[in-house]
Amino acid sequence: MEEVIAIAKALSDENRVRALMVLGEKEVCVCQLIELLQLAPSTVSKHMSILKQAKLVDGRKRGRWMYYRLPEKPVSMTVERALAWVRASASGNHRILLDAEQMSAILEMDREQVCERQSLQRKQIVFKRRLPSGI
Amino acid sequence: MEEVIAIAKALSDENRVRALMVLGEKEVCVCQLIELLQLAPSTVSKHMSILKQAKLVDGRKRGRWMYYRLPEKPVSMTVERALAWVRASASGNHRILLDAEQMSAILEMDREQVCERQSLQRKQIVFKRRLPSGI
DNA sequence: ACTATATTTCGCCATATAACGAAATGGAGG
DNA sequence: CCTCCATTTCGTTATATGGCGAAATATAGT
Repeated sequence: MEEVIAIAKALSDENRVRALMVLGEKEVCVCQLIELLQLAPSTVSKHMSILKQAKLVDGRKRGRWMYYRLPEKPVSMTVERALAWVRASASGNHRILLDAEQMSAILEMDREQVCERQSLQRKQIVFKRRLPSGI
Repeated sequence: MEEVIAIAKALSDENRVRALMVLGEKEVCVCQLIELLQLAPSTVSKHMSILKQAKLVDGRKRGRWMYYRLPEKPVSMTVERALAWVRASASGNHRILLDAEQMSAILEMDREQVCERQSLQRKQIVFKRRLPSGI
């Protein structure tokens, strides 16, 4: 039953459901999810950690990049059925459809571009942050 | 997607999953759930309200007693699949098996007995509460 | 070793949630 | 109407959770 609760909790957040749905048949890295969900890196990292803990996703590290995908082999029937439930129940949702398009576009971008944009955004934030006190 | 989130949240609490599982093919009233879960009436009431909001249970009032059961007609495929998921995933759990036995015993008891026991427990609490200040 | 970069961990904050007791509400019976 | 009883609502408290920024960690390149 702990498994049921853990999975249910993992699925109780919209951003996590969005992340899960966008994985579909793809392998996506954290920076791409950050781009899509428009959340802080730390937040996306934590969300994915929760999904991974619940065995709803697999993660693997390649160099600096962390990739997540749906599990290849079903860890358990509970997980398998939960994934089937989410997919069947959320797939027609407008937000999810939009996400799929956006993720396709993000995946078309060069990896370095995505990371560069995020890096620039961080620098802008730092810059904005220092501007008021600088003037 | 709001439906998915609401259902997932409803299923994120062990007591609510236990309540759901114990309904099975039965109709159970709040006082019997109170007996089983050993929670305050207000807490059980709120839990069942959450399950009802998520369309996972139906409620009907008979006199003073409030009964809950699983929905007869599936409200939606999402609900139906979620219920199937929980049932399939939690049915072998030790706690759930124990609950089933206990609920059978509770259902064997006369309705008045259950309510009376709970009434006595409340009075004992009140009595204990006044004792220290009375002495 | 140093620098740069992606990600994770940690700490903080605001909000949500489970539990309880008390009060309010609804229903039954006299 | 009144009394009794089951349940719900409300307010409080302790804990959990989502979001963020900063610091720490892991990886790559020079």
